[in-house]
Amino acid sequence: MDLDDRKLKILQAIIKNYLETGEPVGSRTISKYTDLNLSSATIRNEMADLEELGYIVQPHTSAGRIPTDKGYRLYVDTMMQEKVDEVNNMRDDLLEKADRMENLLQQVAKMLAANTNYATMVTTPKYRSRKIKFLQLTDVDEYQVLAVIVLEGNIVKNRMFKSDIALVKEDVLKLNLALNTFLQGLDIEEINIGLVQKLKSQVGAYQELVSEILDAIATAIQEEGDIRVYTSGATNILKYPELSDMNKARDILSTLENKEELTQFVDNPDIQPDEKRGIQVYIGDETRVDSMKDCSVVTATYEIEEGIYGKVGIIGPKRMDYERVVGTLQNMMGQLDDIFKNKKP
Amino acid sequence: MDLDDRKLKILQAIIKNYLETGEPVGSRTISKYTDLNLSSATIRNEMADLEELGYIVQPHTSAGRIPTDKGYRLYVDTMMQEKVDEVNNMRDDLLEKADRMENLLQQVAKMLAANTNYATMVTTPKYRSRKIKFLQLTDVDEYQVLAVIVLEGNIVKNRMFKSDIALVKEDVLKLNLALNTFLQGLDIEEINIGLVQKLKSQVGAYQELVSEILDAIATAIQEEGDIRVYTSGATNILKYPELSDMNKARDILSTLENKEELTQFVDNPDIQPDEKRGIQVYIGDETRVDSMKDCSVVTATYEIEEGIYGKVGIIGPKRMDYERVVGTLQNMMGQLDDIFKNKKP
DNA sequence: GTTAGCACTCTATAAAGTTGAGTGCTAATA
DNA sequence: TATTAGCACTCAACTTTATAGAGTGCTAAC
Repeated sequence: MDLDDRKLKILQAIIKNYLETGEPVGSRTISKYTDLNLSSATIRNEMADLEELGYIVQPHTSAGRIPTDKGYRLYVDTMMQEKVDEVNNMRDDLLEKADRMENLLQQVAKMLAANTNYATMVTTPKYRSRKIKFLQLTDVDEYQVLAVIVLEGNIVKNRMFKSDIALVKEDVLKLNLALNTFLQGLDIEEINIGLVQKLKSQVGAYQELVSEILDAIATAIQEEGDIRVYTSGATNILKYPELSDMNKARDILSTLENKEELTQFVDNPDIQPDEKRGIQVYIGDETRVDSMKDCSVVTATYEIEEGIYGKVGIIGPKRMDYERVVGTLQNMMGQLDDIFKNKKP
Repeated sequence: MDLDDRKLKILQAIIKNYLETGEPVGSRTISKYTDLNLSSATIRNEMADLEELGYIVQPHTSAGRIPTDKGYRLYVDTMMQEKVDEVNNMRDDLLEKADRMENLLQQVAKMLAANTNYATMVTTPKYRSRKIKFLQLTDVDEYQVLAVIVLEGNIVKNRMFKSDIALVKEDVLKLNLALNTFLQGLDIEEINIGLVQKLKSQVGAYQELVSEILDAIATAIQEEGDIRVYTSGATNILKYPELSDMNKARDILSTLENKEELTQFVDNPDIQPDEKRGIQVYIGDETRVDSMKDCSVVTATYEIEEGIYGKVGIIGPKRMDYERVVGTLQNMMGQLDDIFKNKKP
């Protein structure tokens, strides 16, 4: 027995209906509300087949059918057509409100959550290089100095340091020069003890300060390597009865709050970016996150430049409206592309 | 009829018990588990009095009593003794993990949530002055320039700008000088159109760039004026059955996620900082936040320097363990004080 | 191959009954 | 006069039983 066209249509109808209602779908519903013109009895026969094939199950003997993960998967893979979202004003809103990367990403998460009624996540881009471009010391007052650290890719970090001894303007300049000569172009691994000793020997009384600065640089680079995750609309989860069970809800919301597990979706080894703007759908256990076994996650990839990319994800119930979600994500990715190309975030 | 010592003791026992169990407290429980040596009948009589006085109510005729807001208030005001928290290793953890203000505050929220099992919030400090201390332009490459803006109070902001015309090193230096001469010490309100025109007339071909920079400064200052709020442990709310009702929970969690309403607690006009390190307790409607009418919020004030302060808050059910919460907060405020005094965040 | 029809299953809901914690009141006691 | 034992009463929470209805699988007829 295989999946002929009629079976496919019936399966589609079942899933569509289930997505809308969240209730198991019975044969009579399908018979009545599709243009197949088949009686409920025929549908029942087909449904029995579909169940045998593993696309749908009954939660209990006298209930309608609900899709299995396999069923959802088929739906996502074969039936979902691109749906060009109504050209909404997302982009204008984005540009207006967001003025920097972090801000922008948070805004993206928020907007998607508001638009889809699901929970959303956005990860910061993942940089590969961790080289120091240059750094700049400025004396702020007699005992304080500001260090601005610029990394490859124009990532800027700043730290304030306190010196135990009064700072002389010329010394700060010298220090600045020395640090730059030593550190420019270096990767974090290249800053070894020998180098540090050599550098310290040149800075006279400021050894303490230099130590601190080097530490700060190390942590700054480290920090930048870490992927941060922004989430929004977590409470949307509670809108779906099948996820609002107190324990499930707590688990899902904790996962969203703690964020660590979400980085999971950034580098999924099973998957290589495909033609669909790198859109991926994880259903149930495919998420590999235990608390999300009753959820689906749709992720898309944005790229700010060659090789530097992050993920945007939508988290909802398995019966999420995949078509709309994918459409919205594709649209959003387009907007982000435009923004990053013009480089005026 | 007034509140004699015995009534007070009984009330205290009722509230204590209710805090632990979350269940209405009956006369027999009090009779048995206190050292008052009174029969349940006597307790019943006293309870009737306490109810008449408005300190406790029955959720229904044949149930035990639970404290009213008035009851909680009395408890908080009169019975709560300072409880020195066991000297835990909070501080060490804090210093180890946090290296900057934002980070530190987030860490504080997280730690408190983990320690108390309630939801927590921390607001960024509220600065009054918005003066420009200095700014510094650096050319990053031929078409990009980095502006570091330092505000009074050593708040540092940085922005990257793209110029349409190739940048000449000396021009950047001149621009830097010009901008500083014009802007140093100015408040945001003082940057008016006349000034901007005058400045532009001096910068030759870079008018476009200067416009952008001025805009960025304005938004940077603006942004710094905004209070941000970090929350943690929101899902702890779901641990308390009386708050886990789907609708209540959704409302509370949304409030915690959206954060706007939480700034409410920063400047409460009804209250002036008192001797208890500015610790305030809001019970039920006192929070002035609709979704929190079944919660209590305990806030404490931290001060990084004269007049610059923010709030730390614990959000839990009305039956929260006030003693412990206040103890923990006082401890945490002490740690923060130490950190800010040594100024090594 | 499709369909009408029927017996069967099982959840969800309602109705009725039971339990037990807790109260208020009264009369006895110290 | 303050305290207490005791008893009748109340009511939420739980258990049991009954009922309705949505949906199925199977069979025989079209």
